[in-house]
Amino acid sequence: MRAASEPLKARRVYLLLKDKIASGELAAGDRLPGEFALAQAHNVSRVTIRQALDLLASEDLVQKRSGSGTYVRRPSQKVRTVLADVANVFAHLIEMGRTTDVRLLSFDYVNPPEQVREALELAPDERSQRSVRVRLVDGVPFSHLVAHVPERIGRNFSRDDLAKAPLLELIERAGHKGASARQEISAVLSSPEVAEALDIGVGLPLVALRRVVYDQAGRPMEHLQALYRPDRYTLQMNLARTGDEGHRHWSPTAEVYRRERLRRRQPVRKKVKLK
Amino acid sequence: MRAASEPLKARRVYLLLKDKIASGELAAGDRLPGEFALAQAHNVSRVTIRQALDLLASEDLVQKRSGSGTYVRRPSQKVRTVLADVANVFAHLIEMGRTTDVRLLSFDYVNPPEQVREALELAPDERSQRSVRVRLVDGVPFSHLVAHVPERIGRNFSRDDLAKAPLLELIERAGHKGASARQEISAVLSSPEVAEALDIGVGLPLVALRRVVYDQAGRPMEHLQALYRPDRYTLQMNLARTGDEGHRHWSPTAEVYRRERLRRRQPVRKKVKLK
DNA sequence: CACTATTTGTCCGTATGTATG
DNA sequence: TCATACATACGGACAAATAGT
Repeated sequence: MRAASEPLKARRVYLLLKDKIASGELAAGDRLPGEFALAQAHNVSRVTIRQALDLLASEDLVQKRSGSGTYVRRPSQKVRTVLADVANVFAHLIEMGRTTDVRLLSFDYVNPPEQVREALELAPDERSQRSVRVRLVDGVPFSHLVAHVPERIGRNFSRDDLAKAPLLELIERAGHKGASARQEISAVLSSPEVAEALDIGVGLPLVALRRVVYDQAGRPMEHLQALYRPDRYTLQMNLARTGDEGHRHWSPTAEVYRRERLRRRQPVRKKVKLK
Repeated sequence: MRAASEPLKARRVYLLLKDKIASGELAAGDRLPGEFALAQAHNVSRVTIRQALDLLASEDLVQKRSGSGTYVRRPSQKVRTVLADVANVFAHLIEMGRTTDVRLLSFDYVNPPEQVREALELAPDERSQRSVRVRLVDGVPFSHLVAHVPERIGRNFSRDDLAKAPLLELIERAGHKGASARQEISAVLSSPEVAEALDIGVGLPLVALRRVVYDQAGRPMEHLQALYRPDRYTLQMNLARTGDEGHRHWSPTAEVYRRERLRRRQPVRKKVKLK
């Protein structure tokens, strides 16, 4: 059996520091604040700080030099994250050469929770088809999807269909064409269930995306609650100003992000033609 | 001085359950799983579950009936969150009748972290103007903003200017017109510093938005790292399918979200004209 | 009206993480 | 780094309340 409780505070400090390193806020070679300073900042004791630093050191993320301080070793983890355009309802992945897979965790018809029922404009007794899926890249899970579809629509495809084709595609095949969608983005902590499904710890931050897709008549077809691992998946979007003089007119462009721009660091040519 | 450490596991369970109630997954009147079942699901002891439930009960979110179970009291907290369109670079708030305020936490010129330096395409020795701001609605903080502007641009306005006008506006006044922008959305845990600035606990989930704004020549003007409280702020966006038959063509629409659609729950009229 | 199963309420001792010096 | 004191978490046991048979 599990012995007892893990060092939670130390772990939290460890995660926060690790994040600062990964995000580049603490670059390679930088010296961390002293243990005492860290202890004060995080409102914990020095012992806890030491444990966190030892954890980092054991992963070779920092180097402890006695009498001097603790220094950052690697600039960032370079854990290549998957980029996806938030403007794309199919949430297609932009990075190439990656194999994405789907694992169907559950599939049944249920009385949806109030929030879903309202979003799908279902009658109080109407049921919905609930499917829980996990998406994987290179065999590693990065998103947890809970989808609700009105029963009258979900009837048209089976459990096996869902394990293969994207849900929206199945819905379209059933004769319901998506015309518009609404998305809300938030953040949540990983619950034990999704933590296991996504192969992460409990209490880690996840990007939460709630989406409702409507057909041409404006009737809701699908409700999706997606959770993404931020270390493996990044939602991104590009904006372009449309109205020349108007201040507040920025339109999202669905165009694919060109990674070279940031990578090559070549001086930008003046007088670039924007189209 | 502070006595000791807070119950972390209990608190986490408390937060997760609270979220399930707020999200409507657990509706009013619903009976929670038994304490033993919860203990198993969350992989903690029953005592810890009891602490979490007691916390919820103390807030009157649940009602404990001995011998029977624990029941949800309120349907959801109805803590009205601020809606903002993610497509809007100015991050204008959509909810009306709300007063938003800005508090300037710090303002100085620094050697930017590597990640920022790269994004702003600065030379290794070039400095940037770093400003940390907190945005408030009705006096309550909801976002934490760390902005970097190349020194040559930032020179044109002062600390006082920043406390009053939006940063992008100041940049434009300085003669630099924004033309495009790139945003990435992620999720992080609240660090002690931002936790205090946002008046929340440490280790809570936050929406993280990283944005780089470019001028007409494609040169970066501003780097922003924004953190949002998900309970007070919701990023949203609307999408519309553009290409008639093409599957993968959904364009984000910058139009303001019409709240009535979800609120009134009126049956959708057939043959609605979409424009 | 039992009888029983389940669930909350309360207590214990123990192990371990954490704060403090 | 070590030692002490305390808070948290664990696992178990048992009583009391509830609901169904």
